[in-house]
Amino acid sequence: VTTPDEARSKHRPESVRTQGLTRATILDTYIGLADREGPEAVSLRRLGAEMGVDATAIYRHFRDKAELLAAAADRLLSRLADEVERRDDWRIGVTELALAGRAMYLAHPRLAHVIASSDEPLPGNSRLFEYLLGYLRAAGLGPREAAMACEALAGYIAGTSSLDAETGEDTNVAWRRAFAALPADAFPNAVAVSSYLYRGANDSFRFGLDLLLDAIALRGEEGSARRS
Amino acid sequence: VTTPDEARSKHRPESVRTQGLTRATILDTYIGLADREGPEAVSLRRLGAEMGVDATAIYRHFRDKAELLAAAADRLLSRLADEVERRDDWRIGVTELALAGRAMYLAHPRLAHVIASSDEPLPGNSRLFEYLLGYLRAAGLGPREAAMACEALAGYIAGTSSLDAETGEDTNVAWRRAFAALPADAFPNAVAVSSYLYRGANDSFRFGLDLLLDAIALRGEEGSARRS
DNA sequence: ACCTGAACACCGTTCAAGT
DNA sequence: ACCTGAACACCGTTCAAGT
Repeated sequence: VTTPDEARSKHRPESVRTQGLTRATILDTYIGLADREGPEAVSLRRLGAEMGVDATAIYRHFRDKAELLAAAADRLLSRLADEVERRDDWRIGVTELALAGRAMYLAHPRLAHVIASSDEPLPGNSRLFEYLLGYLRAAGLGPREAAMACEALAGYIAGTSSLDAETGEDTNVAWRRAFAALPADAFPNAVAVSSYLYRGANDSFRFGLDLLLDAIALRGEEGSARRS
Repeated sequence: VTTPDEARSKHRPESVRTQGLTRATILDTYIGLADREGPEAVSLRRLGAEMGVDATAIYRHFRDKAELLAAAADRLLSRLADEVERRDDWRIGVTELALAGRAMYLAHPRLAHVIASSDEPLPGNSRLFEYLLGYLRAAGLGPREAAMACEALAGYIAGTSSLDAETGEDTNVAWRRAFAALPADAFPNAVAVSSYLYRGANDSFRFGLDLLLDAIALRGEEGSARRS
């Protein structure tokens, strides 16, 4: 697969001399840096230094940092929409979409916040919603139910994964121990289940996802039965 | 119940003359300011000015800003745990907990992030988890299922509500219009359901919550039947 | 014992100046 | 047309100095 950037540089062999900044190189540098060192490490000064350019040069290509972040977010979403495979089984399709989305949010903890604060829906986001809505209709949901379930699923995936991204494995261990050490008279339930708490956020994410999909399957069957 | 702050001031009756800062007054000022102007508006300089004190005086009472934020988060969680009523019907109990939690996260968009990055579980958080786990056991879930469902529910509530907090009503309108204006050949599903999309985040939150509770009720019944 | 105030090392952003 | 660099108005935090 050839990315737009590669295609463009092939058409400008003299670009080695002129070099110059482009939106694409800025975004790639940003995503690379955010991948390696986390999003909070990326200041405009740092980003400029990474490209051998003054920080304020970025303002020639983006109105402000928020626009840069939105463009980077769309790049990630569009890449995901490109990679995702269409499935015949709606439940497999939604599950793959959810897990791929989760991986993206885990790698980019600020991403969901950027998407949510965008004035217009990002193009990549619309494409992913289209996939998801297709699966939900295939599950048998009516238009209103599909829209609500789509929002709820997107919120669950983005919300929980963004929060999970901030807690390391050692924190999970500490939380589980703290729950186990709670006084059993005041916290009977917490103590009773403490050995199952905070054993891998991926498992509890998957559990919640299956709950949502179970209920969606049920509503879809009911809706189909009512219509026939 | 006597808070640590109250206990400390009782042992120093001359504190009226000195006045002085206390952790409690700092936290109350912080929460008040965050309520009125949003959490991103509260810098330590601003917080100090609000109390007529130098910003760095706060460092006499909190190690750093993160500790202050964690303490403020615990104050909010504990207040919620105080207010919440115990219900006989597990489903009503979970729903009330979820809606009260959502209101808190909507009012404090950074709260979930602070809770998740805390090294130890905040006391108020443990109390709320105890309530939630009790309801899930009452629904018929086994210990492992209850623990997983508790994490998934907490993530759904905190995650989606924190994201919803960042999008105003006008943004919802803009997103719905944008989806309706998508080309129908490439986005048939998005266009078809667009009139139901982004009509109030509260409704889709409630929809997702009901999906989760439906599936939990089902698993609870299955588990109870298997055991009897 | 507690608070102040200068200082440090950062931010995002603007704008006149360079080429 | 595009980039630079000084400057502005902020941050959180440290530390010597005050009282």
